[in-house]
Amino acid sequence: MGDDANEQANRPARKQQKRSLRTQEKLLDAALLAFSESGFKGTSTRDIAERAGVHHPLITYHFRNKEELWRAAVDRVFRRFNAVLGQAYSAGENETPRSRTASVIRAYVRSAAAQPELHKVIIQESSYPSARLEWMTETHLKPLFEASVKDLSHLQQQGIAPNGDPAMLFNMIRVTAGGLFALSNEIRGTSNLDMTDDASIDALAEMIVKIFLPDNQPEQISNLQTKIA
Amino acid sequence: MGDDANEQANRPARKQQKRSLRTQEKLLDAALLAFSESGFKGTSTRDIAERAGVHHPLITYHFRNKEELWRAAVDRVFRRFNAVLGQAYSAGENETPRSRTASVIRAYVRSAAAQPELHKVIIQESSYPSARLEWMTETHLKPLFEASVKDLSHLQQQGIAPNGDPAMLFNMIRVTAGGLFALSNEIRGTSNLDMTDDASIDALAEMIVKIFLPDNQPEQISNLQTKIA
DNA sequence: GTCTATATTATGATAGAC
DNA sequence: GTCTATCATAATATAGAC
Repeated sequence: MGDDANEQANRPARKQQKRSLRTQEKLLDAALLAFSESGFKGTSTRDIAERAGVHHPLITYHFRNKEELWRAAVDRVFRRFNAVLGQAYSAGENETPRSRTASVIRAYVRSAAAQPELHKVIIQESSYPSARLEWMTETHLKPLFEASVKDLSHLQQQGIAPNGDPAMLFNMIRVTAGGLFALSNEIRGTSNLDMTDDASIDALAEMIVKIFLPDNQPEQISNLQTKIA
Repeated sequence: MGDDANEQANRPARKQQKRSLRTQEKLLDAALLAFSESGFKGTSTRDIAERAGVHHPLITYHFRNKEELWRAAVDRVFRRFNAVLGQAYSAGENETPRSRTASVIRAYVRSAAAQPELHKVIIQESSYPSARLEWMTETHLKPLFEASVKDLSHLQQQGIAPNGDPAMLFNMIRVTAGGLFALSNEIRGTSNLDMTDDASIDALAEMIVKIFLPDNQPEQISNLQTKIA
């Protein structure tokens, strides 16, 4: 019952575990890409396996079925995305509300650009009601939505964010910040904008900040006009 | 060779033509819905036929194959959408640039709300490169894009629209005006916003106008400040 | 943990009767 | 113009050898 015996017994097991984890990751990467491009119905497990360079029965082995693979892949992007966003959120604790929000928006845009698959999957699943959409909404979307709307309401009270239904405002900011990356293939075709380009990403972030957090809100204008009068 | 003989011969043919056109329309409606929900790959012709209440070999009969059916369905929504937009554009000829743009934005939002399938299809096809996307871009997207960007540039020069790359600005307005309807199933789940609701549609249109066409642009602020000094 | 082989169903498209 | 029957292929998933 010594540690040695345990070590010896575990060594090959660990090696197997490591290889298993590697194929799981390859499958998750391939699955996310495929699902984000063609949606759940439009993606075949064979295509995923091929992209991952793995034999297709391994999907059933590692993830039981297509649906579970989808869920695992979606979980993974959201965790990654939230990590980046949470970091920006914490880092801005000592900034003013406006500059903190600007920082979070910039982080959001950069993170959305780095993982366009996230927004593509959200759009894919939103295109018709399903159990998958309900799960994604409850597990991942609602928490972010509720926290953001609460913050936005405060910003509106302080005259930093434009007026109007905060839920609507959040969704407007959200689609400009994420939606353009989901449309990058189209945008490259109509304009000569390349949304995967760093310059475009930064330009978008700055425009969102300027337009959705103008430093000349009606309240301030009123003050100016009062001063004139 | 008299007209009478022709009339007699054509009467049953016309009746057939009418029935044929009716099934074609039913198929086009069903196809648009299905393609907008599940994308090209994710939609089966059998599903389309079932939704249309038509036997599936009729798709091949009327449209040759899945791709041609898709193309016909997409052509149809774009024509409808452009008709509404063009009307708003012409109707505002005598208004000021700002109020005319506001009218067009309102028409755009209302038309996007009435045909959420249009934006869903655009998103679906943009998710990965394809001949279909190229065709859609060249045939339908570019004309609207180029006209809009030209107008937006003028508005920017007049200080009516916010500064920044006009192509980027157009896409930002476009996704807020259209994207939220493509996400209506998700938005209903996170917030209590119903994007199919008339009140929500109007609220969105007004917020877009206020935020993207603020009547207190930097230029005007500068003028104000000059007056103060 | 990996592979081949296969059962079962769904799909796009066509042929040919009516 | 409409229908039934059918072909060839591709899909999800599983069984069982290694």
